Amino acid sequence: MSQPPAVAGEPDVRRRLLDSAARLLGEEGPSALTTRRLAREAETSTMAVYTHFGGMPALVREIVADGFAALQARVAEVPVTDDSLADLLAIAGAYRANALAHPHAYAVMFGSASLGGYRLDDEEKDVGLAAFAQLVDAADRAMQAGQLRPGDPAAVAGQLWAALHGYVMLELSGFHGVVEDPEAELLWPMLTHLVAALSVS
Amino acid sequence: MSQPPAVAGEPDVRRRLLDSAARLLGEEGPSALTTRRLAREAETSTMAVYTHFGGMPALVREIVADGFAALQARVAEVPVTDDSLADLLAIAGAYRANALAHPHAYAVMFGSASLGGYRLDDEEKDVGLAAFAQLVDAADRAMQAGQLRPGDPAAVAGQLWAALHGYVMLELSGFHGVVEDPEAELLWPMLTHLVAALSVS
DNA sequence: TGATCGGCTATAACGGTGTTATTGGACGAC
DNA sequence: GTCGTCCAATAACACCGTTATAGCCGATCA
Repeated sequence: MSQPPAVAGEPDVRRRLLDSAARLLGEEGPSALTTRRLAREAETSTMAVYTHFGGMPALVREIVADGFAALQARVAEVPVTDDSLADLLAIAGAYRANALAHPHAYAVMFGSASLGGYRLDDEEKDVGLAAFAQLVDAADRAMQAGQLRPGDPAAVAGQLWAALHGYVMLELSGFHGVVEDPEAELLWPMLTHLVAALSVS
Repeated sequence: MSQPPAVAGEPDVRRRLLDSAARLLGEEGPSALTTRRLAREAETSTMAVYTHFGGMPALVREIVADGFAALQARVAEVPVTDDSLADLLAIAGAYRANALAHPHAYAVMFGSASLGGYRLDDEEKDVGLAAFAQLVDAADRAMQAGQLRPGDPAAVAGQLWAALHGYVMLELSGFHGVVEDPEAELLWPMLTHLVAALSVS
Protein backbone atom coordinates (compact mmCIF):
# COMPACT_ATOMS: atom_id res chain seq x y z
CA MET A 1 0.00 0.00 0.00
CA SER A 2 1.00 3.65 -0.16
CA GLN A 3 3.16 3.19 -3.31
CA PRO A 4 1.65 5.51 -5.97
CA PRO A 5 -0.08 3.73 -8.89
CA ALA A 6 3.13 3.80 -10.92
CA VAL A 7 2.14 5.62 -14.07
CA ALA A 8 2.87 3.53 -17.13
CA GLY A 9 6.14 4.55 -18.73
CA GLU A 10 7.37 6.05 -15.49
CA PRO A 11 8.69 3.20 -13.37
CA ASP A 12 8.64 3.85 -9.67
CA VAL A 13 11.68 5.16 -7.86
CA ARG A 14 12.66 1.80 -6.45
CA ARG A 15 12.75 0.22 -9.88
CA ARG A 16 14.65 3.17 -11.35
CA LEU A 17 17.24 2.95 -8.60
CA LEU A 18 17.82 -0.76 -9.12
CA ASP A 19 18.02 -0.37 -12.88
CA SER A 20 20.39 2.57 -12.69
CA ALA A 21 22.53 0.78 -10.13
CA ALA A 22 22.81 -2.32 -12.29
CA ARG A 23 23.66 -0.19 -15.31
CA LEU A 24 26.28 1.84 -13.47
CA LEU A 25 27.89 -1.26 -12.01
CA GLY A 26 27.90 -3.02 -15.35
CA GLU A 27 29.16 -0.13 -17.43
CA GLU A 28 31.53 1.73 -15.14
CA GLY A 29 32.29 -0.63 -12.31
CA PRO A 30 31.92 -0.47 -8.54
CA SER A 31 33.57 2.92 -8.11
CA ALA A 32 30.81 4.57 -10.13
CA LEU A 33 28.09 3.21 -7.89
CA THR A 34 27.82 6.03 -5.35
CA THR A 35 24.69 7.35 -3.71
CA ARG A 36 24.94 10.77 -5.29
CA ARG A 37 25.73 9.47 -8.75
CA LEU A 38 22.97 6.94 -8.46
CA ALA A 39 20.50 9.60 -7.36
CA ARG A 40 21.41 11.72 -10.38
CA GLU A 41 21.02 8.81 -12.79
CA ALA A 42 17.69 7.80 -11.33
CA GLU A 43 16.58 11.44 -11.25
CA THR A 44 15.86 11.53 -7.57
CA SER A 45 17.73 12.41 -4.39
CA THR A 46 20.09 10.38 -2.24
CA MET A 47 17.36 10.04 0.36
CA ALA A 48 15.46 7.65 -1.90
CA VAL A 49 18.22 5.10 -1.41
CA TYR A 50 17.60 5.19 2.33
CA THR A 51 13.81 5.27 2.31
CA HIS A 52 13.57 2.40 -0.16
CA PHE A 53 16.50 0.26 0.83
CA GLY A 54 17.87 1.52 4.11
CA GLY A 55 21.30 2.25 2.75
CA MET A 56 23.79 1.47 0.04
CA PRO A 57 24.81 -2.00 1.28
CA ALA A 58 21.19 -3.16 1.24
CA LEU A 59 20.76 -1.93 -2.32
CA VAL A 60 23.92 -3.71 -3.36
CA ARG A 61 22.59 -6.82 -1.69
CA GLU A 62 19.64 -6.78 -4.08
CA ILE A 63 21.91 -6.26 -7.04
CA VAL A 64 23.98 -9.22 -5.92
CA ALA A 65 20.88 -11.35 -5.50
CA ASP A 66 19.83 -10.43 -9.03
CA GLY A 67 23.30 -11.35 -10.23
CA PHE A 68 23.11 -14.77 -8.66
CA ALA A 69 19.63 -15.26 -10.12
CA ALA A 70 20.94 -14.36 -13.58
CA LEU A 71 23.84 -16.77 -13.18
CA GLN A 72 21.50 -19.52 -12.08
CA ALA A 73 19.14 -18.85 -14.97
CA ARG A 74 22.00 -18.85 -17.46
CA VAL A 75 23.26 -22.20 -16.19
CA ALA A 76 19.74 -23.62 -16.08
CA GLU A 77 19.47 -23.07 -19.83
CA VAL A 78 22.10 -25.73 -20.45
CA PRO A 79 20.21 -28.79 -21.68
CA VAL A 80 20.54 -32.16 -20.00
CA THR A 81 21.82 -34.75 -22.46
CA ASP A 82 22.85 -38.38 -22.33
CA ASP A 83 26.50 -37.41 -21.86
CA SER A 84 26.66 -36.17 -18.29
CA LEU A 85 30.35 -35.34 -18.54
CA ALA A 86 29.76 -33.13 -21.56
CA ASP A 87 26.93 -31.52 -19.62
CA LEU A 88 29.37 -30.61 -16.83
CA LEU A 89 31.65 -28.89 -19.31
CA ALA A 90 28.71 -27.12 -20.94
CA ILE A 91 27.63 -25.83 -17.55
CA ALA A 92 31.14 -24.54 -16.97
CA GLY A 93 31.00 -22.74 -20.31
CA ALA A 94 27.70 -21.09 -19.43
CA TYR A 95 29.04 -20.12 -16.02
CA ARG A 96 32.09 -18.48 -17.56
CA ALA A 97 30.04 -16.76 -20.25
CA ASN A 98 27.84 -15.18 -17.61
CA ALA A 99 30.85 -14.03 -15.60
CA LEU A 100 32.48 -12.45 -18.66
CA ALA A 101 29.23 -10.74 -19.60
CA HIS A 102 28.88 -9.20 -16.15
CA PRO A 103 32.41 -9.00 -14.76
CA HIS A 104 31.80 -6.29 -12.16
CA ALA A 105 28.72 -8.02 -10.85
CA TYR A 106 30.61 -11.30 -10.67
CA ALA A 107 33.42 -9.70 -8.70
CA VAL A 108 31.01 -8.18 -6.21
CA MET A 109 29.06 -11.42 -5.91
CA PHE A 110 32.12 -13.35 -4.82
CA GLY A 111 33.49 -10.84 -2.38
CA SER A 112 36.07 -9.25 -4.60
CA ALA A 113 35.68 -5.58 -5.40
CA SER A 114 34.16 -4.52 -2.09
CA LEU A 115 31.31 -2.19 -2.96
CA GLY A 116 30.59 0.50 -0.42
CA GLY A 117 30.24 -1.14 2.95
CA TYR A 118 28.72 -4.25 1.44
CA ARG A 119 29.99 -7.57 2.69
CA LEU A 120 28.77 -11.04 1.94
CA ASP A 121 26.59 -12.23 4.77
CA ASP A 122 25.35 -15.75 5.36
CA GLU A 123 22.02 -15.13 3.68
CA GLU A 124 23.82 -13.92 0.57
CA LYS A 125 26.06 -16.94 0.53
CA ASP A 126 23.00 -19.16 0.60
CA VAL A 127 21.80 -17.51 -2.59
CA GLY A 128 25.19 -18.21 -4.12
CA LEU A 129 25.12 -21.77 -2.90
CA ALA A 130 21.81 -22.27 -4.66
CA ALA A 131 23.67 -21.68 -7.90
CA PHE A 132 26.31 -24.13 -6.73
CA ALA A 133 23.58 -26.71 -6.21
CA GLN A 134 23.14 -26.87 -9.97
CA LEU A 135 26.69 -28.16 -10.28
CA VAL A 136 26.07 -30.68 -7.53
CA ASP A 137 23.00 -31.94 -9.36
CA ALA A 138 24.96 -32.30 -12.58
CA ALA A 139 27.70 -34.20 -10.77
CA ASP A 140 25.09 -36.41 -9.16
CA ARG A 141 23.53 -37.19 -12.53
CA ALA A 142 26.95 -38.13 -13.86
CA MET A 143 27.43 -40.51 -10.94
CA GLN A 144 23.98 -42.04 -11.41
CA ALA A 145 24.78 -42.52 -15.08
CA GLY A 146 27.94 -44.35 -14.12
CA GLN A 147 30.20 -41.83 -15.81
CA LEU A 148 31.72 -40.39 -12.63
CA ARG A 149 33.11 -42.52 -9.84
CA PRO A 150 30.64 -42.81 -6.96
CA GLY A 151 31.29 -40.41 -4.13
CA ASP A 152 30.17 -37.13 -2.70
CA PRO A 153 28.70 -35.05 -5.55
CA ALA A 154 29.31 -31.89 -3.54
CA ALA A 155 33.02 -32.63 -3.31
CA VAL A 156 33.25 -33.26 -7.05
CA ALA A 157 31.21 -30.17 -7.87
CA GLY A 158 33.29 -28.15 -5.42
CA GLN A 159 36.52 -29.12 -7.10
CA LEU A 160 35.18 -28.19 -10.50
CA TRP A 161 33.75 -24.96 -9.13
CA ALA A 162 36.99 -23.91 -7.44
CA ALA A 163 39.00 -24.54 -10.59
CA LEU A 164 36.46 -22.79 -12.79
CA HIS A 165 36.17 -19.86 -10.42
CA GLY A 166 39.94 -19.53 -10.33
CA TYR A 167 40.23 -19.45 -14.08
CA VAL A 168 37.44 -16.89 -14.36
CA MET A 169 39.03 -14.68 -11.71
CA LEU A 170 42.40 -14.80 -13.45
CA GLU A 171 40.69 -13.99 -16.72
CA LEU A 172 38.86 -11.02 -15.19
CA SER A 173 42.07 -9.79 -13.58
CA GLY A 174 43.97 -10.03 -16.84
CA PHE A 175 46.33 -12.66 -15.47
CA HIS A 176 45.39 -15.29 -18.01
CA GLY A 177 47.97 -14.02 -20.46
CA VAL A 178 50.53 -16.55 -19.27
CA VAL A 179 49.77 -18.63 -22.35
CA GLU A 180 48.80 -17.72 -25.89
CA ASP A 181 45.27 -19.11 -25.93
CA PRO A 182 44.09 -19.37 -22.34
CA GLU A 183 40.76 -20.92 -23.15
CA ALA A 184 42.32 -23.68 -25.21
CA GLU A 185 45.42 -24.19 -23.07
CA LEU A 186 44.12 -23.54 -19.58
CA LEU A 187 40.37 -23.64 -19.11
CA TRP A 188 39.31 -26.68 -21.11
CA PRO A 189 42.39 -28.82 -20.44
CA MET A 190 42.08 -28.10 -16.73
CA LEU A 191 38.42 -29.03 -16.60
CA THR A 192 38.74 -32.09 -18.82
CA HIS A 193 41.70 -33.29 -16.79
CA LEU A 194 39.69 -32.91 -13.62
CA VAL A 195 36.70 -34.67 -15.09
CA ALA A 196 38.89 -37.42 -16.48
CA ALA A 197 40.51 -38.05 -13.13
CA LEU A 198 37.09 -38.21 -11.51
CA SER A 199 35.64 -40.55 -14.13
CA VAL A 200 35.37 -44.30 -13.96
CA SER A 201 38.47 -45.84 -15.45
CA MET B 1 71.08 13.24 -1.82
CA SER B 2 68.64 15.38 0.16
CA GLN B 3 67.22 12.56 2.33
CA PRO B 4 68.30 13.34 5.92
CA PRO B 5 70.83 10.91 7.41
CA ALA B 6 68.06 8.80 8.91
CA VAL B 7 68.88 8.79 12.59
CA ALA B 8 69.17 5.24 13.88
CA GLY B 9 65.96 4.18 15.64
CA GLU B 10 63.97 6.74 13.73
CA PRO B 11 63.27 5.29 10.32
CA ASP B 12 62.63 7.86 7.63
CA VAL B 13 59.15 8.91 6.67
CA ARG B 14 59.07 6.78 3.56
CA ARG B 15 59.85 3.63 5.52
CA ARG B 16 57.36 4.50 8.24
CA LEU B 17 54.63 5.02 5.66
CA LEU B 18 55.26 1.69 4.00
CA ASP B 19 55.40 -0.15 7.31
CA SER B 20 52.24 1.47 8.61
CA ALA B 21 50.46 0.83 5.35
CA ALA B 22 51.38 -2.84 5.38
CA ARG B 23 50.29 -3.14 8.99
CA LEU B 24 46.98 -1.35 8.41
CA LEU B 25 46.21 -3.45 5.36
CA GLY B 26 47.13 -6.66 7.13
CA GLU B 27 45.31 -5.98 10.36
CA GLU B 28 42.24 -4.03 9.33
CA GLY B 29 41.87 -4.52 5.62
CA PRO B 30 41.74 -2.21 2.64
CA SER B 31 39.10 0.13 4.04
CA ALA B 32 41.47 1.14 6.85
CA LEU B 33 44.18 2.20 4.43
CA THR B 34 43.29 5.85 3.94
CA THR B 35 45.68 8.75 3.56
CA ARG B 36 44.63 10.47 6.76
CA ARG B 37 44.64 7.30 8.82
CA LEU B 38 47.98 6.37 7.37
CA ALA B 39 49.40 9.80 8.13
CA ARG B 40 48.27 9.49 11.75
CA GLU B 41 49.79 6.03 12.13
CA ALA B 42 53.08 7.10 10.59
CA GLU B 43 53.04 10.29 12.65
CA THR B 44 53.26 12.64 9.70
CA SER B 45 50.82 14.46 7.44
CA THR B 46 48.96 13.35 4.35
CA MET B 47 51.34 15.39 2.23
CA ALA B 48 54.12 12.89 2.88
CA VAL B 49 52.20 10.33 0.86
CA TYR B 50 52.30 12.64 -2.13
CA THR B 51 55.85 13.89 -1.81
CA HIS B 52 57.26 10.40 -1.36
CA PHE B 53 55.00 8.34 -3.58
CA GLY B 54 52.94 10.68 -5.69
CA GLY B 55 49.63 9.43 -4.39
CA MET B 56 47.84 6.56 -2.76
CA PRO B 57 47.78 4.24 -5.80
CA ALA B 58 51.55 4.46 -6.14
CA LEU B 59 52.02 3.60 -2.49
CA VAL B 60 49.68 0.65 -2.85
CA ARG B 61 51.70 -0.42 -5.86
CA GLU B 62 54.75 -0.77 -3.64
CA ILE B 63 52.77 -2.70 -1.06
CA VAL B 64 51.59 -5.04 -3.78
CA ALA B 65 55.13 -5.50 -5.06
CA ASP B 66 56.23 -6.37 -1.53
CA GLY B 67 53.35 -8.83 -1.31
CA PHE B 68 54.43 -10.57 -4.49
CA ALA B 69 58.01 -10.65 -3.24
CA ALA B 70 56.87 -12.25 0.00
CA LEU B 71 54.83 -14.80 -1.91
CA GLN B 72 57.79 -15.60 -4.11
CA ALA B 73 60.10 -15.93 -1.11
CA ARG B 74 57.65 -18.18 0.70
CA VAL B 75 57.37 -20.48 -2.32
CA ALA B 76 61.13 -20.42 -2.86
CA GLU B 77 61.60 -21.96 0.58
CA VAL B 78 60.00 -25.18 -0.61
CA PRO B 79 62.87 -27.65 -1.09
CA VAL B 80 63.43 -29.42 -4.38
CA THR B 81 63.30 -33.18 -3.89
CA ASP B 82 63.42 -36.25 -6.08
CA ASP B 83 59.65 -36.40 -6.27
CA SER B 84 58.73 -33.50 -8.56
CA LEU B 85 55.02 -34.16 -8.25
CA ALA B 86 55.18 -33.93 -4.47
CA ASP B 87 57.14 -30.72 -4.93
CA LEU B 88 54.30 -29.26 -6.98
CA LEU B 89 51.84 -30.00 -4.19
CA ALA B 90 54.24 -28.61 -1.59
CA ILE B 91 54.51 -25.40 -3.59
CA ALA B 92 50.74 -25.20 -3.68
CA GLY B 93 50.67 -25.60 0.08
CA ALA B 94 53.16 -22.80 0.56
CA TYR B 95 51.24 -20.59 -1.85
CA ARG B 96 48.01 -21.14 0.05
CA ALA B 97 49.69 -20.63 3.41
CA ASN B 98 51.01 -17.28 2.29
CA ALA B 99 47.60 -16.22 1.00
CA LEU B 100 45.90 -17.20 4.26
CA ALA B 101 48.55 -15.39 6.28
CA HIS B 102 48.04 -12.17 4.30
CA PRO B 103 44.50 -12.38 2.96
CA HIS B 104 44.00 -8.65 2.37
CA ALA B 105 47.30 -8.31 0.56
CA TYR B 106 46.48 -11.34 -1.55
CA ALA B 107 43.11 -9.89 -2.52
CA VAL B 108 44.66 -6.59 -3.55
CA MET B 109 47.47 -8.31 -5.43
CA PHE B 110 45.05 -10.15 -7.67
CA GLY B 111 42.74 -7.30 -8.43
CA SER B 112 40.05 -8.07 -5.93
CA ALA B 113 39.37 -5.56 -3.18
CA SER B 114 40.13 -2.44 -5.19
CA LEU B 115 42.21 -0.24 -2.93
CA GLY B 116 41.79 3.46 -3.47
CA GLY B 117 42.23 4.13 -7.14
CA TYR B 118 44.78 1.36 -7.50
CA ARG B 119 44.49 -0.89 -10.50
CA LEU B 120 46.80 -3.60 -11.71
CA ASP B 121 48.93 -2.30 -14.51
CA ASP B 122 51.14 -4.30 -16.82
CA GLU B 123 54.27 -3.70 -14.80
CA GLU B 124 52.53 -5.05 -11.73
CA LYS B 125 51.35 -8.10 -13.56
CA ASP B 126 54.93 -8.82 -14.56
CA VAL B 127 55.89 -8.93 -10.91
CA GLY B 128 53.07 -11.37 -10.31
CA LEU B 129 54.13 -13.44 -13.27
CA ALA B 130 57.59 -13.75 -11.78
CA ALA B 131 55.98 -15.66 -8.94
CA PHE B 132 54.14 -17.72 -11.50
CA ALA B 133 57.48 -18.59 -13.09
CA GLN B 134 58.31 -20.64 -10.02
CA LEU B 135 55.41 -22.94 -10.79
CA VAL B 136 56.50 -23.17 -14.42
CA ASP B 137 59.98 -24.20 -13.30
CA ALA B 138 58.56 -26.86 -11.02
CA ALA B 139 56.38 -28.19 -13.82
CA ASP B 140 59.37 -28.20 -16.13
CA ARG B 141 61.42 -30.16 -13.62
CA ALA B 142 58.64 -32.72 -13.35
CA MET B 143 58.64 -33.11 -17.12
CA GLN B 144 62.41 -33.46 -17.26
CA ALA B 145 62.18 -36.09 -14.56
CA GLY B 146 59.66 -37.99 -16.64
CA GLN B 147 56.91 -37.64 -14.07
CA LEU B 148 54.70 -35.28 -16.05
CA ARG B 149 53.79 -35.85 -19.66
CA PRO B 150 55.90 -33.72 -21.99
CA GLY B 151 54.26 -30.51 -23.09
CA ASP B 152 54.16 -26.82 -22.36
CA PRO B 153 55.18 -26.31 -18.72
CA ALA B 154 53.43 -22.95 -18.69
CA ALA B 155 50.13 -24.55 -19.63
CA VAL B 156 50.49 -27.15 -16.91
CA ALA B 157 51.52 -24.58 -14.34
CA GLY B 158 48.70 -22.33 -15.45
CA GLN B 159 46.10 -25.01 -14.90
CA LEU B 160 47.42 -25.75 -11.43
CA TRP B 161 47.62 -22.05 -10.66
CA ALA B 162 44.07 -21.33 -11.78
CA ALA B 163 42.68 -24.17 -9.71
CA LEU B 164 44.75 -23.22 -6.68
CA HIS B 165 43.87 -19.56 -7.00
CA GLY B 166 40.19 -20.44 -7.26
CA TYR B 167 40.26 -22.52 -4.13
CA VAL B 168 42.12 -19.83 -2.22
CA MET B 169 39.67 -17.16 -3.35
CA LEU B 170 36.70 -19.25 -2.31
CA GLU B 171 38.39 -19.90 1.01
CA LEU B 172 39.03 -16.20 1.57
CA SER B 173 35.46 -15.34 0.59
CA GLY B 174 34.04 -17.94 2.96
CA PHE B 175 32.50 -19.94 0.14
CA HIS B 176 34.46 -23.08 0.88
CA GLY B 177 31.86 -24.24 3.37
CA VAL B 178 30.12 -26.35 0.75
CA VAL B 179 31.78 -29.41 2.23
CA GLU B 180 32.75 -30.36 5.77
CA ASP B 181 36.53 -30.37 5.39
CA PRO B 182 37.40 -28.20 2.38
CA GLU B 183 41.11 -28.82 2.52
CA ALA B 184 40.68 -32.60 2.57
CA GLU B 185 37.72 -32.77 0.22
CA LEU B 186 38.40 -29.95 -2.20
CA LEU B 187 41.92 -28.58 -2.29
CA TRP B 188 44.07 -31.71 -2.21
CA PRO B 189 41.77 -33.95 -4.22
CA MET B 190 41.46 -31.27 -6.87
CA LEU B 191 45.21 -30.77 -7.15
CA THR B 192 46.08 -34.46 -7.01
CA HIS B 193 43.46 -35.21 -9.65
CA LEU B 194 44.92 -32.53 -11.87
CA VAL B 195 48.46 -33.76 -11.34
CA ALA B 196 47.39 -37.34 -11.89
CA ALA B 197 45.71 -36.49 -15.18
CA LEU B 198 48.85 -34.66 -16.28
CA SER B 199 51.20 -37.45 -15.25
CA VAL B 200 52.62 -40.18 -17.43
CA SER B 201 50.35 -43.20 -17.29
C1' DT C 1 -15.95 19.12 1.47
C1' DG C 2 -12.39 20.07 4.53
C1' DA C 3 -8.98 18.77 8.01
C1' DT C 4 -5.68 15.55 9.32
C1' DC C 5 -2.31 12.34 8.85
C1' DG C 6 1.29 9.61 6.71
C1' DG C 7 4.91 8.47 3.55
C1' DC C 8 8.12 10.25 0.41
C1' DT C 9 11.27 13.65 -1.23
C1' DA C 10 14.50 17.51 -1.46
C1' DT C 11 17.64 20.37 1.06
C1' DA C 12 21.16 20.98 4.02
C1' DA C 13 24.35 19.52 7.28
C1' DC C 14 28.17 16.44 9.61
C1' DG C 15 32.20 13.94 9.41
C1' DG C 16 34.88 11.48 6.45
C1' DT C 17 37.68 10.70 2.01
C1' DG C 18 41.63 11.85 -1.85
C1' DT C 19 44.03 15.54 -3.60
C1' DT C 20 46.22 20.06 -4.19
C1' DA C 21 47.91 24.91 -3.24
C1' DT C 22 50.09 27.54 -0.03
C1' DT C 23 52.79 28.49 3.73
C1' DG C 24 56.58 27.94 6.76
C1' DG C 25 60.69 25.91 8.62
C1' DA C 26 64.94 23.23 8.62
C1' DC C 27 69.00 22.06 6.36
C1' DG C 28 73.20 22.11 3.19
C1' DA C 29 76.00 25.03 -0.08
C1' DC C 30 78.49 28.85 -0.88
C1' DG D 1 75.65 34.69 7.22
C1' DT D 2 72.89 34.37 3.38
C1' DC D 3 70.66 31.93 -0.07
C1' DG D 4 68.27 28.16 -2.09
C1' DT D 5 66.15 23.88 -1.92
C1' DC D 6 63.44 20.31 0.02
C1' DC D 7 59.90 18.74 2.71
C1' DA D 8 56.17 18.78 5.98
C1' DA D 9 52.08 20.99 7.93
C1' DT D 10 47.94 23.61 7.28
C1' DA D 11 44.03 24.64 4.98
C1' DA D 12 41.10 24.36 1.21
C1' DC D 13 38.21 21.97 -2.61
C1' DA D 14 35.22 18.58 -4.23
C1' DC D 15 33.44 14.40 -3.35
C1' DC D 16 31.72 10.50 -0.49
C1' DG D 17 27.93 8.00 2.89
C1' DT D 18 24.73 9.17 6.11
C1' DT D 19 21.32 11.68 8.85
C1' DA D 20 18.13 15.42 10.48
C1' DT D 21 14.92 18.71 9.04
C1' DA D 22 11.32 20.56 6.67
C1' DG D 23 7.83 20.50 3.05
C1' DC D 24 4.91 18.47 -0.39
C1' DC D 25 1.23 15.62 -1.87
C1' DG D 26 -1.99 12.11 -1.83
C1' DA D 27 -5.04 9.19 0.97
C1' DT D 28 -8.15 8.82 4.98
C1' DC D 29 -11.72 10.16 7.64
C1' DA D 30 -15.23 13.26 10.03
